[in-house]
Amino acid sequence: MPGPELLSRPVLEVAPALLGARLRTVVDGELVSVELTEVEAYDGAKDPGSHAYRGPTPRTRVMFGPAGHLYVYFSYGMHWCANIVTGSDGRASAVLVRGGRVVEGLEVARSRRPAAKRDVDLARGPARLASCLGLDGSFSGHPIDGHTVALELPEVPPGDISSGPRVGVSGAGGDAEAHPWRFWVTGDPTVSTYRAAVVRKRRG
DNA sequence: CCGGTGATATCCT
DNA sequence: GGATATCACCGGC
Repeated sequence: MPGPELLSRPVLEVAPALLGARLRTVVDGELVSVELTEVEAYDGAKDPGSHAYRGPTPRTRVMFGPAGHLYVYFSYGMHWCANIVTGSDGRASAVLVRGGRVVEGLEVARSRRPAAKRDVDLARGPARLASCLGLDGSFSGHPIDGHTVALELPEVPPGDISSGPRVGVSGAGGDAEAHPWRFWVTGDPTVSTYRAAVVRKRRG
């Protein structure tokens, strides 16, 4: 477990430091551990791409609290995605976990992700990763307690880290787009594939 | 490329 | 209260 000293650092320091870390859950008595290969930083204070940008709401309240908790949100009608709350209390920053490799509980992860054809696809993408770990909305606000939810830093951090713009974040103009806030392990097959934004038709 | 799907925030009476 | 726009996605074609 990282002490509070790491997660309380500014999110742009925390995010790349989480590459190679293991996020582990015990849900329904089943242990699954994922080694993180891709993350994105969100900084609520001045980040238009963050859910926390417009201030606390019932959904985003946890991000305004202390570091070391999960923020899990529901998206596109069917997916859960998990963030690790970071930064000093009140800062409302978080790291979205976007991709990883299942390193423990492979059979459980496979059973939770029957659509995955290959093991590298099990946790490649934020919703897939959350699904592997059995995370849903009931875990939003849950502390990283070292038991039900645990986070372990790598003994040897990954050597080659890439960075770039965040995926699919709209409305994040200006300063937010000027800095690469996405970090991944260079060349790793469990990093999600970038999809260019699709212009969606209006419903009618 | 496209559709499916539902919670949320923010507008409007 | 209702309507609407938005959404950090996945899977299948």
